[in-house]
This record gives sequence, C-alpha cells and structure tokens, in this order.
Amino acid sequence: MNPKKDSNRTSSDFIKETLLFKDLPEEQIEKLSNIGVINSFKRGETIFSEGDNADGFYLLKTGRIKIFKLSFEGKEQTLHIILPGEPFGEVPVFTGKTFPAHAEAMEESDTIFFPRGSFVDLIRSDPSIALNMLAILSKRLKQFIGLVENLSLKEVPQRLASYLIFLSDNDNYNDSIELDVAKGQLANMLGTIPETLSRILSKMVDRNLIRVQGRTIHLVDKNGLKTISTGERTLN
Amino acid sequence: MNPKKDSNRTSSDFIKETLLFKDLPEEQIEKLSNIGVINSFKRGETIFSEGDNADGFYLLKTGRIKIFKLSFEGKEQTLHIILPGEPFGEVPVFTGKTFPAHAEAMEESDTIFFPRGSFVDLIRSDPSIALNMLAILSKRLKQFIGLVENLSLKEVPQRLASYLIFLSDNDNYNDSIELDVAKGQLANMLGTIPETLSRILSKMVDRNLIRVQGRTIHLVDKNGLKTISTGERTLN
DNA sequence: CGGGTACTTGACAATGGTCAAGTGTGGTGG
DNA sequence: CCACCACACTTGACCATTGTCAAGTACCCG
Repeated sequence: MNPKKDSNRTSSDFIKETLLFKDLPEEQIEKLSNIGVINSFKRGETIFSEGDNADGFYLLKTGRIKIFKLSFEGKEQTLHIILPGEPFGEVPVFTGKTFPAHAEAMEESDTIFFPRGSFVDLIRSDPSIALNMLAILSKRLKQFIGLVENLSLKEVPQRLASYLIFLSDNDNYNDSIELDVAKGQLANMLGTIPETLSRILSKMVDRNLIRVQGRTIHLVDKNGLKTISTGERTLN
Repeated sequence: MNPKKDSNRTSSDFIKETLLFKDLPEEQIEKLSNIGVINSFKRGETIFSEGDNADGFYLLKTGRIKIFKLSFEGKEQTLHIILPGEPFGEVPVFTGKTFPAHAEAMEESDTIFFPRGSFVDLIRSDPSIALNMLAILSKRLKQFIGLVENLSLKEVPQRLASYLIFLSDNDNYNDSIELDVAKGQLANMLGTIPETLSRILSKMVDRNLIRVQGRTIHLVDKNGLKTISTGERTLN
C-alpha cells in the first residue's frame, strides 16, 4: 500500500466528520487536507510545551492527548483529555502567540496541524466554521467552569463521586463502569494525588457505595454517590 | 432631556468602541443599537442565575458585574469581574440554553442585552465579529487556565503574591497599588476566605514584603513577592 | 454619634499532602 | 511458560495548610 496516498484520502474523509469542519463544502475539505500536516507521536511524547510559540493548531486524528499544567514542584493538573476529532492548541490562534499549557500524547497518536494564517482565512470566507469554533470554545469554557467549581468548592470525595456518576450517565445504564484512564491519571484530573484517591476509593468501598476490580467500578449505591457529589452528604 | 433618544445615541457611540464590535460598519452599529435593550441594575442585584434559560447575551456599559459559582454550603468562587465594554453571558449563545454561573451587579450598572438570533445572524454576515468573539473567548479560556492553575497547583500565599504583582504591573511602576475590590471579595477571587487572606496579609507585613493601609498596599519587596508567586520560596 | 458591616485575631479541627514502605500486576525475555 | 522487573497502586504515620467558629476591633455611612 502507498502510505502517502492513503493518508491523504483518509485525511479528507476524517476531516469532514469532525465537529469543527463538518459543514464545509467538499472543495474546502480538499484544500484543508492538502494544507494539514500529519504528525505522529509515541506514548509519552511531548507535542508542545507551555510558552512555546504557536503558529497554528492541531486536530487529533487517532489516539489521546493530555493537556496539562505543571507546578513549580512538578505536580500535574490535567486540563483536558483530547479525543479523536477534537482540535487542540487553538487558543493562541486567536489571542497571543504561545501555548498556555503542555500537550503530551497518552498513547500512539496521529495529529493534523493547520497553520494559523490559512485557518483564519478560512474563517473569513466561511462563517459556519467560525460558529463551529465558537461552539467548541464555549463548550470548553463550560468545562473549565466545572473544573474550577470542583477545585474550589468541592472536596475530593465529591469530585470523585461526580466523575463516577458522569461516567455512568455516559456509558450505559447498567451501574458498572470502566475507568478510561489509569488511577494515577484520574488523580491528576481531579486535582489530587494517587494516595488520596486510593484512600477515598477504599472508604467508598467500606461505605458500600462502590466495588472496585482494577479499572472496573461497580456503582452499588448510585443515589448515595449522588448525594455525596452535590455535597448534601459527606463520606465520614 | 429625552431619555430614550439620549440613551440611543450614547448606545451606538459606546458599542462601536467595544472590542467585540469595533470593526463594524456604521450601519450595522446603528442596527445593533436598535436591537440592544438597555437594563439597569442596582448594587447587589442579580442579573441572571446559574441554570436560567438564556436567549441572548449582555454587554456591560457602565458599572461592574461579578460572575460566580456557589457551593452547596453557600461559599462563593468568583470566576470573572466584567468591566465596561466587555460582553458576558455569551457562552450559552453558542452551546446550550442555560447560564453556567451567576451574575450580579457589584455596583450600579447599565447593560445592553442582545437576543441570540440577531447576533448569530450578524456573525454569519460579518466574519470580523466572529473573529473578535473568538479572541474574547480565547482570552477568557486563558484566564480560566490561570485560575485552575492557581487553585490546584498554588497555595494561597502564592496566589495572593501573583495577584499583587499582576496589579502592580498593570497600574504603574511605582510600587504602591490600590485594591480594586474589598478584601472579602478578593478572598472569593483567590479561592479562599477572608480569615485566611487576612492572616496571610499580616504574615507578609511581618516578613517586610508589603505594607497595608486599608485598600492601599505598598510592595516593599517586589522580588520577594515574585519568588513567592512562582513557588520558589514560601512564606514560612 | 450610632449601628452595621468589614476586617482581624485566636483556638481548634480536618482535609489532604508528604514520605516511606509495602503489595500487586502486567509484560518481556529467557 | 515462568520468572523477574518496572511500575502502578495501596497503606500507614505524620504534618502543613486552610477552613470553622467565636469574639473582638475598626471603619464607614447616615
């Protein structure tokens, strides 16, 4: 098989199914897929670092990307986990010139990079792209508001309970869920550390709220979890 | 004086000087100022609450608006303080239908309300508005990233030091600053409570980092504050 | 001058982080 | 197929930071 031709074809097929570009006419899609540069990253590889100059943004084709901040001492706070079809690193396209956070591949990932200039031109010519991008940024803003709320107004058990409920609402209606990330990574997302997460999980098991088998978690008392997630009840 | 005519005139003059609408041709400005509905709020009055249905967004003409979240127990986390010329409540225009947070006037304030439909039409017809709005949302996203970083990765003294340095960089190069909000409100912005803020201020005075006279703060040792703000040094 | 609000200070409690020492567990190579 | 190693996770003892509750002081507005 011819890798170049193949990746071109799948690129345009892929692009037109993303939330960002779904409304574009075929010809624009073609143009985009010629402009976009495909890059592959191995698990753990850095895509960009906070402060790096940004002359464009990325669209994730396959894999998963972690967007995060690091403290002076090296503690990590995950801001976002990017899934296939989502753009990332788009903030500096519209504001300044440097990335406000770090991006790292969580697994083998393929990205498509779009240079800033041609993307801004596209927006000028096609307002539906602008509206799509506005919707994406607004959604992200909302997610950040939720994250701020968690970090500032909720304690770790509440955050964990919220996350478990969130997963079970999304996945299925059977009350057994599969963590999509390692527990250490989950701690980073919830704004805590693995030790604390581990302790709270055991406490929840003691209280007969959940059962844990590796990454599988059975929600035994979903209502109990809900009252904890709102802060009505505590874990003590 | 004729209040209606007057407010119309100042409306369009005001609108064309905002970041959002600055690039619009005169005729569009006129149209907007006819569409926009002026509302006045007294100090402490609620503009909207989290969960309220949103069928448009606001532009602040005069005064100050606080955007905030409340916890179950009633603790407040300030997300943003809106200044004249800035839009607010714009997120649900592009995503869903309800406001993700509360908005309250911090002082006597005049706002201009734009219904969703006509604004989306405007974006479709004029891409420069879209780019302006994208710039505004991106900037806000960046601010939220900073807030998350503060809440998750920094302790309160670091947050306070960052804020003091931020004010002094903005205001003047003379190392004396004026708090733009009450200390209790500052505590809400920094993700803490008045008691803790008060204690840390006194500690900073003890360490000869600052001097405090009401809302005026003299930065005695700006370098010291900087090393604290990064986490290189602590306050102990 | 009076009253309410904002702010300060103290004693205490608790949440969650640190450090250290285990206990799995999965994947690779022999 | 098993052994081993690295790494993820767990658990315990301890401590720091910050929140709670209560009381007192200062300050501003009418």
